[in-house]
Amino acid sequence: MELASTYNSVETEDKWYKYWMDQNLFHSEPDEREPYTVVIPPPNVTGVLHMGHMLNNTIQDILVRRARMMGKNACWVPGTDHASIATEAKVVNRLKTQGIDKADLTRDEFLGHAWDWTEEHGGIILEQLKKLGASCDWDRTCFTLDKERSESVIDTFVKLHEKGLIYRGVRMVNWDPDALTAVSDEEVVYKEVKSKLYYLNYNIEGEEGTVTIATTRPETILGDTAVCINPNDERFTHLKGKRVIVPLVNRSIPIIEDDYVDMEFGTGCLKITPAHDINDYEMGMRHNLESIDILNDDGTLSEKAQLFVGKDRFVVREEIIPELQKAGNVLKIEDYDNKVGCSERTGAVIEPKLSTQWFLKMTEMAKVALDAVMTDEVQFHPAKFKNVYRHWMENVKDWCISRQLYWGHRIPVYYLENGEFVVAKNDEEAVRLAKEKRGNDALTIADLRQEEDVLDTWASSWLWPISVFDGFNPEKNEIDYYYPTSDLVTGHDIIFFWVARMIMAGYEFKGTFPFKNVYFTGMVRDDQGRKMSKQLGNSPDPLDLIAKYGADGVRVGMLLCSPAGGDLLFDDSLTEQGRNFANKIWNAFRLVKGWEVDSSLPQPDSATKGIEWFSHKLNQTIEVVNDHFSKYRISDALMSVYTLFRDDFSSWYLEIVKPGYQQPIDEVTLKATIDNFDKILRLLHPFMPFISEEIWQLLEPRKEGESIMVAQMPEVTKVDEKLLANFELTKEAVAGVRNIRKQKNIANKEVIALSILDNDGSLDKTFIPILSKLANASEVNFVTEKVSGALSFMVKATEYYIPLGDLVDAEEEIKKLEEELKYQKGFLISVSKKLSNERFVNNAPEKVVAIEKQKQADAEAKIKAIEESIANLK
RNA sequence: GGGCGAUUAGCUCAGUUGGUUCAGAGCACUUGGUUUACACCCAAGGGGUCGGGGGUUCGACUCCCUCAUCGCCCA
Repeated sequence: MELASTYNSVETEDKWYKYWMDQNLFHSEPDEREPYTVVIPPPNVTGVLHMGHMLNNTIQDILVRRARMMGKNACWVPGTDHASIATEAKVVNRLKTQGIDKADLTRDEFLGHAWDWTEEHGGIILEQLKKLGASCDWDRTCFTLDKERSESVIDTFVKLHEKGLIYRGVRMVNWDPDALTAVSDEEVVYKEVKSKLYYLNYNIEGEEGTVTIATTRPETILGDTAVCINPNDERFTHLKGKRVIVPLVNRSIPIIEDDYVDMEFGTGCLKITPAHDINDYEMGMRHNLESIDILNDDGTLSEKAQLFVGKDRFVVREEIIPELQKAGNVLKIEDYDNKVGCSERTGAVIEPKLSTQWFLKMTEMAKVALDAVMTDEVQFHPAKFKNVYRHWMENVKDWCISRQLYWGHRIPVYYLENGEFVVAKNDEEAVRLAKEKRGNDALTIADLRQEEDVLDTWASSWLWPISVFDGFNPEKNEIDYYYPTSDLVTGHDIIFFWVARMIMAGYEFKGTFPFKNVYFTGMVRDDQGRKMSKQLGNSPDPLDLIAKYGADGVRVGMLLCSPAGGDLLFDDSLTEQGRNFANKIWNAFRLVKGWEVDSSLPQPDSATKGIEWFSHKLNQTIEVVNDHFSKYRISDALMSVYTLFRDDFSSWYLEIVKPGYQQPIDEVTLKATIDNFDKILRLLHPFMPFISEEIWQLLEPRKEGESIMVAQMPEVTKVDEKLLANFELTKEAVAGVRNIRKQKNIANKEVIALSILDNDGSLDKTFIPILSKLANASEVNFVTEKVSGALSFMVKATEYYIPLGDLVDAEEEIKKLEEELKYQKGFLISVSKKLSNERFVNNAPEKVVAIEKQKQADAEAKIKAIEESIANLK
C-alpha cells in the first residue's frame, strides 16, 4: 500500500465520525459499569460555533473519551437552550424585515414564528460540534423548551412556590427598553463611556440663592423628589429643613439629610430620583419620598414628566440643556467618564425601573451551595474561583425570574377575577385550585387569566443536569444512574449565571451536588489579547480552521494555549503546530508500515534493550499523564504525550529499532513496535481522536465494529527508575559522539571506533548495543587507561574516546576540559560551603544532607579525572 | 469605592506541602543539516537579579510585610 507523505485530515475525519455514529459508539445506557456523566453547557439555539465553544467542547470530549477508554460508561448529553431574550430579539428583527410588527401578533402567532426560526437554526451548532469530533450521545439531545424540560421547569416553579420561595413584588429592576423586559443583574454589562457631568442650580424656595447639584442624566430632574445633603457637611448647614424648586417644572421638593451622600463627589448635593436609580430608590424608601416614574417602557418620557412627553430619554438629554440654560439653571458642564449598564443581549442602555416582577429567594439555597464548594464537595478547577464564588454567594440577592417576553416558559400562575392567584402545572389543576380557593364550583378556565410573563432562561438551564435525564418525572429512573454527573466544563464568565444556580438546584431538588468537578476555561482572545468579536473580525471561523488544519490539529492547537481558567491567546500558528504533529505521527506510521519482516532474523541486542527501555518510559509517561488528569491539567497531559511521541518514540525508540536501509526487520521487534505504537495511539486518542483511529485501524487487521475509542486505555505496570536514568546517560553518550562528529565534520554514515574508560564501574553495559548503533560505532571496547591521540568527552565519571589521530587538536581539547574543570570546581565550592555550614548539617533533613554529600563526592571524582586528562594531553 | 488575582526567557505559561546546578516547558529566535518516515522535518545553541525593597530561615521563585504595575469581578 502506498501511503501519502502528508496526512490528509479531511478525508479521514468524516469517514471515522460516520463510522462511530454507525456503530452507535457514542450512545450510553445504564449498566453495571461505573457511570461517567457530562452535560454540555447548552449553547444558544440561534448561535453558531465560535472559538469558545471549540475550547469548551474539546476539553469535554477529551474527558469523555478518556473516561470511556478507562472502562467507564461515558455519557455526554448534548443540547441547546432557548435563549429567550436573544432569540426573541432575532425573531422580532426578522419579522420587522418582513413588515410584521410583534405587537400585531398574538402570543401563539409569535411563538409560531419563533419555532420556525428554531427549526431553521437550532441544529446548526450541534452539527458543527460533530466536525470537532464531539462524542456526544446524540440520541439524548435536549432542548430547554422541549416537552420534558418544560415540564421540569413548571414542576419546579410550583414546588418552589409551595415552599414559599417564590414571591411577586414591586422592585427596582434592570429594564431593557429595547427588549421591553426586565433582565437580571448578571445580564447587565457595564461599559465605559465618555459623557458629561452637568452642574445645575436649583433655586431655594422662599429666599434668594441656589443649590448646585451635579448629574450625568439631566433629563431625570423631571422625576426628582428631593435633594440630599450629608448631615455632617458644614457647607450646607444653612440648607437644613428648606425646600428647593425643580427647574422647568417648578416642583417644590424637600432637602433631606443622609449619610449616603459622598461629600467629596460633585457638589456634595445629590438630586434624588427614586423611580430611576437604585440608590435613590432605597433612599426614597428611607425618607418616604414620592416616586415619579417619568419613563415609558420603551424609554420615552411619560406624561408624568410633564415636558418632552413621548421623546426618547437620550433626545431629551440633548434638548433639556438649552432649556435649562435659557432658564439660567446651568452652572457648568464638564467632561466625565463613567460606566453605563447595557443589556448583554440587545446592547440597549439599561434603565433602573420600578416594576412588578417574580422573584426567587436565594438566601437559603445560596448557603447550601456555598458550603458545597467551600468544603470541596464540589471541586473547582482552578480552585481560585472559589473566592469569586464565595463573594457572590455571600452577597446574593433574590433572583428576578420573570421576563416580559413570549419566547420561554410561561409562568404557571393563574389570576382570579379578584386579583388573587393560584399556581398550578396545568389548566385543569388551576381550575381545581381556583374552585377550592373561591369555594365556587362553577369556575372554568375562562374565569382565569394566566400570567403573561415567561421565566428567565436560566430558570431552565439551572435544572439541566437533572432535567436532561427527565429527573423530575417520577416514572423515570435513569437519573439514579447518571446523577450526580462527573465533570462540568464551562467558561468562568458564567459562574454565577449557571454554575452557582445549578449547584443550588442540585441540592434543592436532588439533595446532592449536580457534578463533582467544575473545570473553568478562560476566554479565547486573539494573539494581542483582545476579545474575539464580530466587529473586530478577529475571530477565525472554527469550521475553516478544521478544514485547513484538521479537527485533531485544531484540538491540539486549542489545548496548547489553554491553561485552566486563564485567558488564552489564540493564534493560527498553534493549530498549525497541531497539524504538524499529526503529520509527524502519520510519518512515523509510514516508517513502521514500510518495514518488511524476515522471520528468520534474530532480534538485535540493541532492539531488545530499546524495547525494554521504552516499556518503562511509556509507563512513566502514563503515570505522569494520569497525575495531570487527576488535577485537570489537560494541556500538560497533552504535552506529556506529545513529548513521548516526538522525542522518546520517534527520535530515540524508532531510531534504535529501525533496520538498515531497505533491510528487513525481525518479527519480535516489529511486533513490539506495533504494540508500542498501539499504546501511544490509545493515549493520544482523547486528544486526537481521528488520526489515532485512522492509524489504529491500519496498524493491524481489525474486525468490523472495532474502534480505538472503546479500546482499553493502557495501564501502568512497572517503572524502573534506575534503568531510565541509565538510558539518559546513554543518550548523553550518543550526544557526545554526535557533537564530536559535528565538530570534526564526520558524517553519520562514516563509522567510528569508541573506547570507554569506566572509572568507577557505574556504567550500565547493557546499553552498549544501543550506544554502538546510534553512534554508528564499528567497535566499542573498554579500556583501563586514558587513551591518547583521541577525542574525548565525559558522562558522569565515564570517559569516552574516539581515536582519530591527526584530527585531534590538543590545545582545543585542553581548553574544553579546562572550562569543564572550572565549572566543576565552582560547583564543588558551593556544595562544600553548604556542607561546612554547621547549621545546615544540623537542621536540614538527613536525606538532603546525604544528597549534598553525594554531589560533593561526584564532583571531586570528576575533577580528578579531568585533571588527569589535561595532564595526559600536555 | 469594595473584593479577588497576577507579576518567572522576546511571547504564552509551569514550578505541586521551602531543599539536587532548580531557574524550567512550548513557541519564537540564531546556527548547521538534500541522514533513505517526516523541511508540516532533524540537530545544536543563545536568552531570565523569578516586578522593587525589607523580613523569617541553615536554605526563599516558594512563607510574611511593604511599594509599584496590570487584570478581573462587584458597586
